[in-house]
Amino acid sequence: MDRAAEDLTARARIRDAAIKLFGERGIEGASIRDIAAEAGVSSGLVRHHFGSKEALRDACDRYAKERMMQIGAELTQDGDLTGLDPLALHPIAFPLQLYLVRSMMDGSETATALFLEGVDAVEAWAAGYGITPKDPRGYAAALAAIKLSVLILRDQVSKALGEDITTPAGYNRIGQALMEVFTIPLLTPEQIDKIRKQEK
Amino acid sequence: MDRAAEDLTARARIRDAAIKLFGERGIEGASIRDIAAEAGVSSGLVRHHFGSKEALRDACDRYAKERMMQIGAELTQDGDLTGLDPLALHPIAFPLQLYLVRSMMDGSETATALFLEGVDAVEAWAAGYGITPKDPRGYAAALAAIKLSVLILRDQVSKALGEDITTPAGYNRIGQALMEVFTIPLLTPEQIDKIRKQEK
DNA sequence: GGGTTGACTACACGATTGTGTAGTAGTTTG
DNA sequence: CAAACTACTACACAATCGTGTAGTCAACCC
Repeated sequence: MDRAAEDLTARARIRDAAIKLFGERGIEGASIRDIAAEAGVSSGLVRHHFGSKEALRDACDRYAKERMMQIGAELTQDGDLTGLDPLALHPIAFPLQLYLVRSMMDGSETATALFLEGVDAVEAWAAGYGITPKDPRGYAAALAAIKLSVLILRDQVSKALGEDITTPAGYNRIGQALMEVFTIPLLTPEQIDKIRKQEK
Repeated sequence: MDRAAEDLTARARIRDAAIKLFGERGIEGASIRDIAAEAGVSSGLVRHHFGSKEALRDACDRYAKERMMQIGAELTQDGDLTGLDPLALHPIAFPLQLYLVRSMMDGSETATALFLEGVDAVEAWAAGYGITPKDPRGYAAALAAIKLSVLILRDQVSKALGEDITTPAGYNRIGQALMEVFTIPLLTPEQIDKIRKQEK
């Protein structure tokens, strides 16, 4: 996003800068002037192209969602992943994910809709794979939230690991740790029933 | 926190109001004037008692951390949980958790330290229970982050479930769904190895 | 070639923010 | 009883915010 930035139109540079700063600092935490400075333009131009901060955010929401779905489609469509190096993908996809999660937390309808679609997908996937939790919807929602948790708490997780998980290597590490969570059963179904009764 | 609020000192009311609003809207999202209004005092009194917004936040951090550790100690100490009704505990503990997670995300050292202590505890617990992930530290960090994920994404999870998870009933539901995630193995160790090799 | 359009900047506005100051009422202390 | 202190409010200040306005410059159209 650095060398190629000079080739982009000012509008695209503003949008990319907004996605970066909104994702890092939150919507309220990044001002129009900050974004303009990051994109190397005047603050007036942001308004000229997008109208208002809320409209800029909407544009970022739609762009990030579309881009992520596009990347997801390319990843699942080709089974062999030809030409799609996960390592090369990271610098593009990671800021988009960061932005979407943050925008979601700050009340974005578009990003929240993406989350709900994710829950639907997880629920359908689990049912297709013969996974039968007692609360399929709750199970799917929990899984979807988990997928985003390390993204949200990236600073804390990085500190705990002594390794920056925003780098491809660190992200890979925590991703594999997450998979181990899904592999090692911590509780037996009997233990769950016991707790369930306790709380009732 | 409603009827008893009148009996509290103004200082305590301010602190409780700050924990509530900071937790709901984030640190930047809640102004001194908002907090003062919530506590029913003038904005000047907030400054009088706490000095600055940052100092107020520090006081909230320390109070919330101490209070949560106190509750945790009471819960684990007495095996029979005498006198500690989980349902009665929820209105007290939930806002504290919400605040701590939010403060953590907004860069609080105290809250982050609490997270790291949690990771340590999870790691020690896993080792004691004979759970041997390939990356014990990463595993523990992932588990700790997961525990907080549904708290952070409470609006989205609530929407997915059609049920407010900030209520005791809703919180109980998503808590049990989370436990099911830890119960049902989604991947076999062989599948993990396969993915691990693919990504290298 | 004059006129319109779009990209872009500079500057000013009202609102809100955290913070600072001055002052009042009530209690405590010597 | 006077002095000092504490809890508390009212008001002002500078900075920052999103937004609005005016204007420059180049490309394009008739």
